[in-house]
Amino acid sequence: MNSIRIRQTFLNFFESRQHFIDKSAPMVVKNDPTLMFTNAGMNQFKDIFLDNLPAKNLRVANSQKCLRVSGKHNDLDEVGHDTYHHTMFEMLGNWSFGDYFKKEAIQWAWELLTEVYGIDKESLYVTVFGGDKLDNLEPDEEAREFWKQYVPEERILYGSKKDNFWEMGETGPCGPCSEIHVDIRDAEEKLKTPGRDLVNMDHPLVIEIWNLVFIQFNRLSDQSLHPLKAKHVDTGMGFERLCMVLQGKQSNYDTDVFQPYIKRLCELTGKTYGKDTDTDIAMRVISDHVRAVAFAIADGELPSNNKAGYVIRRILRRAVRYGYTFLNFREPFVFELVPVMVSGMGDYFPELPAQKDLIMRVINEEEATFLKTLSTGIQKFESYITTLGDKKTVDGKFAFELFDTYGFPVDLTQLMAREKGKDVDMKGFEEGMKVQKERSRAAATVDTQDWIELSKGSSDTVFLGYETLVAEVKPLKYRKVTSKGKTMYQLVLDKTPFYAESGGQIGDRGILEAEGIKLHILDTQKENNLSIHVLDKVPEKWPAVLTAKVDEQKRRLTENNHSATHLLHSALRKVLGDHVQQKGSLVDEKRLRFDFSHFAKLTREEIRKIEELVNQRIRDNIQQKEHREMSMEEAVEMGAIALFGEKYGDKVRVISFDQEYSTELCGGTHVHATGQIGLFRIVSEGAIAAGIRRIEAITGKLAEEYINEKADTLDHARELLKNPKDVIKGIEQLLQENDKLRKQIQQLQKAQAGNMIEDLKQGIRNVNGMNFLAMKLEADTQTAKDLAFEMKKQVSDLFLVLGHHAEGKPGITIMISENLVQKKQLHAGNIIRELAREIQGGGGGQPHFATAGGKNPDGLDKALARAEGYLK
RNA sequence: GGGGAAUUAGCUCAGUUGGCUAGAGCGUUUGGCUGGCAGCCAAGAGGUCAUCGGUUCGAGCCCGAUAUUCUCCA
Repeated sequence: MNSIRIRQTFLNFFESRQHFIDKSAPMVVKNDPTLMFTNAGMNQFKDIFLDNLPAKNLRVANSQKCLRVSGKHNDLDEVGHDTYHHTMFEMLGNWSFGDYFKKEAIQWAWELLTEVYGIDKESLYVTVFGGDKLDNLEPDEEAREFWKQYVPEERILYGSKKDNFWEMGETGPCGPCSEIHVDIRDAEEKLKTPGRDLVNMDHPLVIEIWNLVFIQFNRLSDQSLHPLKAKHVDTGMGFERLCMVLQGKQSNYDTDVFQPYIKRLCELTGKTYGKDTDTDIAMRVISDHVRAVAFAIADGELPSNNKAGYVIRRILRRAVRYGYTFLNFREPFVFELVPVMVSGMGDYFPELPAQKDLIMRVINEEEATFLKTLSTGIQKFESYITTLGDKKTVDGKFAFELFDTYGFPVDLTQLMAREKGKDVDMKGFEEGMKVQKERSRAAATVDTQDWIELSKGSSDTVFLGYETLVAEVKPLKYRKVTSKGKTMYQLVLDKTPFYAESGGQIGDRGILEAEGIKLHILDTQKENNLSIHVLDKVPEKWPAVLTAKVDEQKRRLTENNHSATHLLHSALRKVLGDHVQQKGSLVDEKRLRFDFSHFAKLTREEIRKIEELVNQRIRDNIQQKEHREMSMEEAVEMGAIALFGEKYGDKVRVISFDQEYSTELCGGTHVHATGQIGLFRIVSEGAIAAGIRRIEAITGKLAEEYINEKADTLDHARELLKNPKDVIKGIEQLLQENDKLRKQIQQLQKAQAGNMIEDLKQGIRNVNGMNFLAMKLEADTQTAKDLAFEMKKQVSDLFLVLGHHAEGKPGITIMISENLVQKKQLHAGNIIRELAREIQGGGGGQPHFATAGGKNPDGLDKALARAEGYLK
């Protein structure tokens, strides 16, 4: 069975059991401070488990793209070395939200695996939770009883809390789980060691393929467990592993999911897979990593230097590094695997074919940058090695510096050191790493306390802010959050006029008022789907009802910019073409920022055209049309464009300004008619990554001020030039003239210096075979320097001491011909230190030339007189 | 969010305890030589040493702030 059919079979099976087949949520998570990437199929249903939102469907199944790069399940450093761990993988899952529970979950799992997929029953083992004293939990006999209907008892094992009690995080929903393991060793091996002894022992061929989680508790921050009202089922089956089992392979990488990448890599390198351990590992690493990186980019997460973008960068770099070291790649190559991926997964994940070019460009450029980083690192390393001499050990501190500052992987440092017959002090390296980690951790600790409930009600806060900015609201719950000594409070209301930051539009500010109480809302944010109002303090006693008032001015200015963003988006598509896709957006009261895919710098004409188009629409004063509860199908029919990497519900909101011109899916707030925006002006355009450009623009009064300022500058310039017809030409003439004059001055100065040189020459006396001159003149240091160098050219055996002063500041310059320096063991720097005392200053220089400055011009004569003393 | 670093000619980079008239290679312009392929020789142009402030007689170099970029950790 090929992988495409395996996936489809899973979905069909649950669809026929009344499950709603959901799409995969984006792999990159937004609006959740605890999570950067979807790391399990359940992530997108978190709010349902937390009871923040009601479930729309009680039964759901899907295949979810996931990314795991750290934590107990996975460590990036391990991927590729074994044959069954991945960064990016698909998780097949079925869910019950307060609907069916253990009985059906177990029955169906068994049925699907054995009857539909036809896995040999004899090779399956199941585990159930064996209880835990600390948490005062009994073994999960309930699950065991159900399993006994299908599986002989000797293949049902009790598991520890570590393996068989699932928790979402430090706090939150949790419960016992039941895993299905499969033993795919050959018959001979099975005879030698029974499979049951190898379950959960990290054996590569006795592996967990499906985890059925029975969520029935909520854990509070004091570690206590409380039963949930509604019990849920959450299951996850690793797609790649399932393919391995069904295709009779012993490595995930031997399935049709990964083989095409490996084949392509063999083509690119001329190497063969399966002959050399290092080559094999490298090929596995690269095949795995390209999938993670490509999906992230498709979801709009570009490689960058922090947060999620940094994780992506690291994954890609790891792939490049393995290719560099073990496959001898010196040019970008990972991007070449993207077409392989598109043809393998493009049908189920349409974001891949739609953005193939962009994904390839971004990866290619990122690879090129890293290869450059590697080459500067190698340079640093080489020059360090030459300072080592006979020492056998590369300093751990240096290895860490190379890694920390220049991004040079430490294992590469080790490799290169070995080639030079040296080793790396890894202890020192680890030490540096430890210090760095501790520092970061200390800076990032956040203490989040439990919610304190004020009154009952759904946390699915009703948003009133489309219609009103003032409302009577009920506080539902709040909690204290401390980070870096700063304490903030997060508050949830039953309904609110405050817009919570999302879709690029920043959160509202404002106040909450009641009898004798005035609270400042500093920001409004979204955590998953929860609207959180951020306060700096809370009252001792909460009133049942408060008046919420949004800061109107800030909101209106923000709306200007948000609506302008929509107009800009369509203008870009009109002027540049339909390949323009939104890749990011930020809207606040001051400006708007819009990132989009496009492959060339915008010309001045294009920018003007875009501005004109937007301003035209503003003058048309188009009424805003809002469709609040539209189905996705209707919205698409209207011409609305859905963004990749965004998660939409089944009902969407559509905002249009002239349906033909601008129609977008959007939850943000907007002007009623475009005329309100007043004026639109692009202030900057540039690249932020390969194939992605960023425009920043301003609107309304700020745009007006911006233009006025420019006009004023021009007027001013015009006035300064005495109002010429053509200002540019006037300036050009001025510059030309300036250039000409400067050259003339240079020539004059040269001539003058020539004269002065003649004068100076007149004063030369021959003392002890030296052409000695000590003279005072009115000149600055620079002129004196010039004279000194000129004299050196013209006069041999020179010993020149110039005392000079300009604007009250005295200085001394000494020039001695090289041959005198040699012959008489003179040192201008040392001499000048002595002489400078006379003018209350200091100085120094090389043996043949030195300068000094000072404070007392009256001392110059004395200094010059003393100079003669050095003529021995 | 917290550390480390970088910013010098169009490009890639040197620049040693503060004492340079700030250099190199590539590129570029001009001239000469040369039958070729990134040819050779010579001369020249090209710098606000990121920005602002400070220390100092003197700052590309030391200190502080800002900006941008790189990098590691979370």
